[in-house]
Amino acid sequence: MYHPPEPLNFNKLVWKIVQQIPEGRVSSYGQIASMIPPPEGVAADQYKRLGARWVGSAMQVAPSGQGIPWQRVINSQGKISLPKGSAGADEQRAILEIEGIDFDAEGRVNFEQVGWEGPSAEWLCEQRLLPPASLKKHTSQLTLF
DNA sequence: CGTTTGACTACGC
DNA sequence: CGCGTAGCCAAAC
Repeated sequence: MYHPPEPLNFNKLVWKIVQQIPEGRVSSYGQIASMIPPPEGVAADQYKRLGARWVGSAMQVAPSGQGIPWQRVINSQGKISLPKGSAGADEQRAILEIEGIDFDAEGRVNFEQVGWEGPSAEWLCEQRLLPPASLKKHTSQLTLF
């Protein structure tokens, strides 16, 4: 029941959250950042913009072969953030299309259609990102931090 | 070790 | 709709 006080740095938490994104759905850097408490000393309004960049850094160094669906994280504009024309960008789009994600003529996805709603309250509670009491109030569509 | 850079984003023009 | 800017974590120099 009690998790060891394992040092949970920003990157590891990002990877854990990304692992929760189901196939056929995508999330954005900023959205993922909003699921993580701002580091102490970082103002909330600043974190909203800074966090997204940190999530991007986390994805860049994400370990491969551990089931982290890195391809399901795109930017807030609904577009792939890897350099256009790069091998990585082409690969990301190809994988997403195989997973059933559609891109429009401008290379954007429809968040309202394939956007991930976020992790379940139960999962957040297990990760100690949400007090157990919150489970009684909410069942989905949580507003975090 | 300091410095720089970045898979970002909201905001003001 | 496009462009410039600030932000202060992590990794790479």
